[in-house]
Amino acid sequence: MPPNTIPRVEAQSIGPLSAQTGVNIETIRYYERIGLLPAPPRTRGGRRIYSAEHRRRLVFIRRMRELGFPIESVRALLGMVDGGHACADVHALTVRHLDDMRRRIGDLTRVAAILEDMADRCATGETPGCPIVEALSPD
Amino acid sequence: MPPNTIPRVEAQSIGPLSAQTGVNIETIRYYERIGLLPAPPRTRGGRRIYSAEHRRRLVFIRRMRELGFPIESVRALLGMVDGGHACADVHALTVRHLDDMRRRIGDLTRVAAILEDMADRCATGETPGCPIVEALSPD
DNA sequence: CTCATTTCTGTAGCCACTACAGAAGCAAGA
DNA sequence: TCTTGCTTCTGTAGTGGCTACAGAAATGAG
Repeated sequence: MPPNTIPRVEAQSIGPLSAQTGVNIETIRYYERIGLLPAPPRTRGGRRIYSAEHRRRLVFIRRMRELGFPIESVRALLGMVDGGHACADVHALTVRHLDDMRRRIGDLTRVAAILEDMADRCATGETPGCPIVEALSPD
Repeated sequence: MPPNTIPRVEAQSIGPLSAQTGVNIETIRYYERIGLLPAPPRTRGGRRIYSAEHRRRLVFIRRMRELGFPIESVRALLGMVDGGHACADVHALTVRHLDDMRRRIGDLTRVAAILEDMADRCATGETPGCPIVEALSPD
């Protein structure tokens, strides 16, 4: 066997994995604890050794979390992809999540408009007319 | 003293207060525990009796929470209003919070755009080309 | 071999509630 | 007066998604 046919194992411990993926060490262990990331093999001393497959999975988890999917949705997505028959279900979940995002954007936008109005009316620095202070005064 | 000059006490127990203000009973007690709502007097049996002033304060807290102010900001707002010299500080806090809301709206909007794109590209139902499934495949 | 760094487990804290359990108060009807 | 059923009480634990320790053990470079 020539040396260049030996496959590179690409194993790494949790620190470098954290640095490469941008996921906190504690968070990686947390994902393992809740069954999101498979438990990797260990050294004789008990330290975790991650493979490229683990790294891929972790990056996927991070991306989905950044996109706002809750943990349970990420778990479902992983199950779908692992199960093979993915895209239809994945699409449905994505659309549901997108609807949720849009609703939240709408909520926040309405709130922002009210805050803007409050700030404007408060900007004079006078207590009478300030909608916040007034809300607490006896009527 | 004619009967109509007697001020109405407007006292009520926690259940009606909850119903009137729309704040959960448990949440009302929680606000008391964390010092946001003053502890009201009690009956001999130990039940809380709320006055109109408590009710006003609670409605204020609810409104500020609905507008997304974190508890500590609500606490600060109450302190400002109680302290008298309110509006300038209130304005500053409001503007800070508004900035925060706008940042969050921006974040969510960016995320929604990405999700939309993902959903579109996933809509064909074919696994190749699906950006989610691809992210997990070995490269 | 020494020493600094990394990693380990387990637990507790964060925010803003929410959900109990089990006991006790209270009001209306018989 | 007594019962019945509703309300309220305290205290604790759970939620989501991490984050922050403490104290011990493993590891790798010099």
